[in-house]
Order: sequence, then C-alpha cells, then structure tokens
Amino acid sequence: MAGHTAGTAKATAKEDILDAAEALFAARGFEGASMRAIAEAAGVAQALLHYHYKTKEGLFEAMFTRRSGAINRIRLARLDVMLARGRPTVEDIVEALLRPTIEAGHDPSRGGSRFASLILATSTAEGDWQKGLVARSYDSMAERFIAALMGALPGLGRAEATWGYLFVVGAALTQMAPTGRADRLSGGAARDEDTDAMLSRAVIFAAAGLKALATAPPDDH
Amino acid sequence: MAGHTAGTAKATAKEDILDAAEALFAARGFEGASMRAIAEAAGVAQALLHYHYKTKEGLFEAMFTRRSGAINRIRLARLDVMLARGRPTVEDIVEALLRPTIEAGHDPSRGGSRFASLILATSTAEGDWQKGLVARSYDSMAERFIAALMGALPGLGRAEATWGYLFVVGAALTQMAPTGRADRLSGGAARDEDTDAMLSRAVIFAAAGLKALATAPPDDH
DNA sequence: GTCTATAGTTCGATAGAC
DNA sequence: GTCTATCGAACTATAGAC
Repeated sequence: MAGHTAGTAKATAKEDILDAAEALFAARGFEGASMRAIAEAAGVAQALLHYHYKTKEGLFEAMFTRRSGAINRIRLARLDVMLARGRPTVEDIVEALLRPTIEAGHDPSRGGSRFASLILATSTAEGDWQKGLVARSYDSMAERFIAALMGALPGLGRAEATWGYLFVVGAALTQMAPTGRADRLSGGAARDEDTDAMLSRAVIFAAAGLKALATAPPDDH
Repeated sequence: MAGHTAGTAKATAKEDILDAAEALFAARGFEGASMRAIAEAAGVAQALLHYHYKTKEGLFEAMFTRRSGAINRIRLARLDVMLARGRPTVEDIVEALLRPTIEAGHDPSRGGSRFASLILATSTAEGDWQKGLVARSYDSMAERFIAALMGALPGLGRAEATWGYLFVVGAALTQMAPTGRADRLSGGAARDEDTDAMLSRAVIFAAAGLKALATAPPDDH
C-alpha cells in the first residue's frame, strides 16, 4: 500500500495546484488567470507549476480533464444502471446528465466551484486546442446520452436529439454559475444559490422540450 | 444635416474600433484580447483607442452596450407590436426574444459575429463591473419578457417564469456561437452554421418547456 | 482626431541551488 | 520536489508632436 495510494489520497501539492487552477480559471478565464496568481493561491512557488505541468496550457488541460472525467464517470455509471434496469424515462436521463455537474460544483475540496462557466468558456473559445479538449472530454459521453434519449423517445430523430441534448446542457450550465440574475429578475422568488430548486425546474423544462421535439414536424421549409 | 448624421452613417474610425473590439473580445475574451490587437484589426494607432474610450474597460462597455442596445430595441419593438395586436402565443414571444440576437450575429458590418458567447462570458465573469454591465443592459428587457410569458401562460408563477426565461436564453445562446459540436455529435444531421434550423428547434423546445413549468406542481420538498 | 514613442507593469517560462 | 532569481516579451496607459 505504499507509494501511489488510490482513491482519497492526502492532498498533495500537485492536487493543490489543480484546485487553485480550477478556481482561478473559472473565475477569470484562461488568459485572465495568471500562473503567478494560481501559484500564490496554491501556496507554492510559480516554478513548481511549470515543473508539474510544463506550460499554462498543460495545467489547464490537466485541471479540465480531472474534473470533466470525474463528472462523466458518474453520469455514465448512472446511465448504465438505469439502462440495465429497463427503459428509463426522459426525466431520469436528464437528471443523470445534469445532477453530477452540480454535485461537482459542491465539491468539498473547494468552496463554490464554478466549473460550469469554465465549460461554457472553453467550448466557445477560438483556440483549436480548447475546442479539441472539449471534444475529447465530452463527445463520447454526449453520444451515449443522445442515444439514450432516442431510445426513450420514439420519433426523436438524430438531429432533434442532438439539438435537444445541446439545449438541455446549455440551459442548465448557464444557470449553475451564481450570477445573481435569478434573484434579481424574480424579485426574490427564485434564488441562484438554490441549485436543487433550479435543477428540478430544469428537469421539467428539459423533458417537456425533448418530448415536443420528438413529435414536432420535420419542418425545414 | 451637417455634423452628427443620424442612422446609417459612413463608417468612422470610432465605429471601426468598436467592430474590431467586438470581434476580438468575442473570440478571445476580455483579458485575451489586447488593445494592441484591437487597434491593429481596426487599422488605427493604439493611442486612438484610449483617446476615444479612455480605458480597456471603457472600450468593452461601449462595444457591449452598442450591440445589446440594438438587439433589445428590436426585441421590445416586436413584443410591443404583438401585445398591441392581442395575446401573443408563447412561441411568438420566444421567437421575438431569440431571433434578434441571431440576426445581430449576421450583421453585415462584420463576418461571423459571435456576440452570443460574449454575453455568456460577461454574465459569468467574476468582476462586479461586468455583472453590473449585464444587469444594466438586459434586466429591464428581461422583466418585460418574463411578464409577457406570465401573461401568455396562466399558472406560470414568478419563479417559474424567471427560471424558464433563463433556461430559454441559456439554451439558445450556447448554440449561437459556432462550436462545431452539433455537426460532430449528430453525424452531420444537425449543422452548427444553420442557425435558422437551430432556432426553429429552440422555439419548439422552449415553448414546450415553458408550458410544462406552468402546469408543474409547486414541489420544493 | 490621429500619430510615434515610451514609461511602468505584469506575464510565461527557465536556470540553477538545495 | 520545491525553491529564489531573473530573462525577454507583451501588456495598459500616457506624453507630446502634428
């Protein structure tokens, strides 16, 4: 049991750096978060970041894949359990898709993770390496959920399932980062911080939207 | 008619700077786009940016409010027309909310605007001035559309209407920037660049989701 | 209104001691 | 594996000529 302890290892400097990087990249973006600031937040020298991760891009990629991998493993495990038990409902599939990201945001290792906004920023970045990172991190998981949606909704075509998947993810991800907008626009009736209330609405909204896409006419002129 | 010509004025250096700033801020983010790069893209000296807009923040704010103001004027004009004619459908309201942003993205003044991703990045930025900018730019428009949704859907409460509005905007905005994901995930059945096809699906998806929120139980434990 | 030139700061990355 | 010290480049912003 010596050496690389599996599972819940004691926090190493290497992990501390990833935690600090995630918090700062999420808050300030790739260019806005400096290696200096990350090193200071992690409590280590700046040179140590380059020793472990070589470049700033390398650090970003390591931070991104650690979290996205953890989230996707939970997603797919839940999906596999549901598929093994029978035909899951659309609501079940959407819940399995969305809740793991919220739970990752409550990660006890750091307060107030905002990984959701990091995904959005990385998806729309101009750099090819960032789009490639998103593709490598999420595409295979996304394909399995799109297939599951088509299985749960006869009549849902490939294009509609893809758009539906992207709508669902976009609707929820944009609400996971606390922007304070829900509180303000609702006059206090909705609260940004109440991610459970948000998620229960998102599941209702998304499931109904997906069902409508399954029955809508193929249209296009 | 001399002096400040209203309407479609000939492109001035001041406007050229805003065009270049919008393209670069959208592509690289606030920190990632440098004043040097913006000046070069606009074909003017860097000092001219500071002469017209004082600071980088000032330039960003001028760029942001120009586009958001133009979009919101169209949105509210369409909403007013619909309300004057009678009780608009949910589909009509969603269409009036979403289409102006897509049309702004096709702005002939520049190729391939990606203002949608700029809104997302600005909404989730950590800086208070950016969140404040989003609030000043969008809150009053959003309140009017939320009220219109509640008018079109009896049974839709304030909290549900607010979450629903935010879901609709989040679902559509995340698909307006061409990420290439729809093409890849659908095997070519859906195409990122076909924003009209995306929007027609978004309207179906969003209207059904909003209707479901209007009839769902109040839940919360 | 637009330019050149530059001051002063911060950045990513590396060298080299321990 | 972790540190201090530093290099060279890029950054925002300003001064001052035209």
